Amino acid sequence: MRDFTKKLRVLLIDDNANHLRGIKELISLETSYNVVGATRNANLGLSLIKKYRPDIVLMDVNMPEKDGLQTIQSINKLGISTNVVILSGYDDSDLIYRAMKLGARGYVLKTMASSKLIDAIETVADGKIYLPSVLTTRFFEYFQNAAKEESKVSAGENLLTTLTGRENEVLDLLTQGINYKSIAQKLIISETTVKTHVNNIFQKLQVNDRTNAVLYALTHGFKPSSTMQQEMVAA
Amino acid sequence: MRDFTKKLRVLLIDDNANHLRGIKELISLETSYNVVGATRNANLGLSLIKKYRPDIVLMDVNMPEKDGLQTIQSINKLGISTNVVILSGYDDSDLIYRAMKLGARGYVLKTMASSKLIDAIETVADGKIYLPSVLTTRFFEYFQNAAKEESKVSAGENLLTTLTGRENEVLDLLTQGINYKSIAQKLIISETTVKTHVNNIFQKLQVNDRTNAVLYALTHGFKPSSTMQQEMVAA
DNA sequence: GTCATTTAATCCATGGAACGATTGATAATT
DNA sequence: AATTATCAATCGTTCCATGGATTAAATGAC
Repeated sequence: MRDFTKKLRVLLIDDNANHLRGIKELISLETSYNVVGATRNANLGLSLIKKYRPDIVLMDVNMPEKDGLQTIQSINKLGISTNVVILSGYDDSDLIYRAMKLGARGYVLKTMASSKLIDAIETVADGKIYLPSVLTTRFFEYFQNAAKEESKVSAGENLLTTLTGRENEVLDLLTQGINYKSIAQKLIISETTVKTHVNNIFQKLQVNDRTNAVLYALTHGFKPSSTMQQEMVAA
Repeated sequence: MRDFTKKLRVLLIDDNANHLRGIKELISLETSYNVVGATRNANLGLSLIKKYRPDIVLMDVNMPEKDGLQTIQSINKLGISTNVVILSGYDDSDLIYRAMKLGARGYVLKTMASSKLIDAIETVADGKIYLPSVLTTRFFEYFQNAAKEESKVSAGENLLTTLTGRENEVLDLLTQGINYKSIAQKLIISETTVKTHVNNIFQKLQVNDRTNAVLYALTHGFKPSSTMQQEMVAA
């Protein structure tokens, strides 16, 4: 939970000087915030973050040299608990998706009322995600579409369903990059038997070598048929 | 955009009889809605959906025989434009994530004020996503965590970066399940050269066969180095 | 009686290791 | 400017292990 006895340390990054000044003034009006830095340069912003460890970073995504998404990644690598809130001019679904995937905690459009920005800071400081309804919708446009594409591949005419239990076990080991001999040992059967199974797998998956069998399995949502337990790997 | 001259056709699925009745009464109060069906059985609900093509389906996730998530999948397979709004007793991040991934358009907790349910229906009918702030946060708990795990694998000590340009091209073809001879033809070099490259790739990725090289590539975010163009496959 | 599972034996193709060696581009040194 | 060193990319040959195709057959479960 947020500590209300301390001021929230906020840092601003926006390559547009006017915008930067505007936000700074807006936030300075709030007595509970403390703007620890404001810069037009992403790389400089990064060093400031390293130095001041702000609670919140308000950042434009659309910047020349270093782009906002890359900057989020760089911040992540610092391994500190700074929360990033993205400022953007556009409600582009792809951009929102990528920013959130990289760990942004909030997303605000520049066209929104300035009170929204305060809302965002409050919400994020409270450990929650701030994503206005419109942007949530945009996000899911992308997200659900990507998921649909994914399931298309693993659905339609899935040859994996034709495999027998044993063949599934063998395929599972194949997808771990194990050779005939070792598979035979693991399953405690002869190598020839393994070859027979593998050949049958090839037939059913309509491929003619192990690499393509593995590729087929991976791109069609192959899941080792539950009955098998993983064993620990000695380090 | 929603057509306000027509009543919204709503269908309810909830295995709890009391709850089902409650929701039905609540929604019947709204003059702009028309409850075309209400059932305690998911499979029956599915046939009703097929029959009546409702605009909105309000569905409990937590049901005995057929679980809510499976039901969403079944609805998707029907290929109709029905929007699913999930009703759930718990704000479990994993559950929210999976439901939304499967294409749910809204998610409401049973503990929420009943007005929220109306909000949800209105929002979803308007083509938007309805996900209350708390649930959005829960969703992203899961989503961002999964993304972080993903990037951990493709980040840390990535041996793929040590590959030369040519080796990248060869690896790209390897991950397509192509054999030495064909790779040689595609790159217009001799088969021995391909073998040399592949051997070097093995060395660098610390594996000793093609399957493991491919597996390494796929699990470490290998991307064919841009300079290569895909060619069409004849059908 | 069909189907999954198992084994065997044979045979050939492919994959992969282990040498060595040439060319050309680039960077570093003299 | 001439030199050396380095490295990517290329090709060749030999050799053996592994992979994979084919055919045939036995067992047990359902």
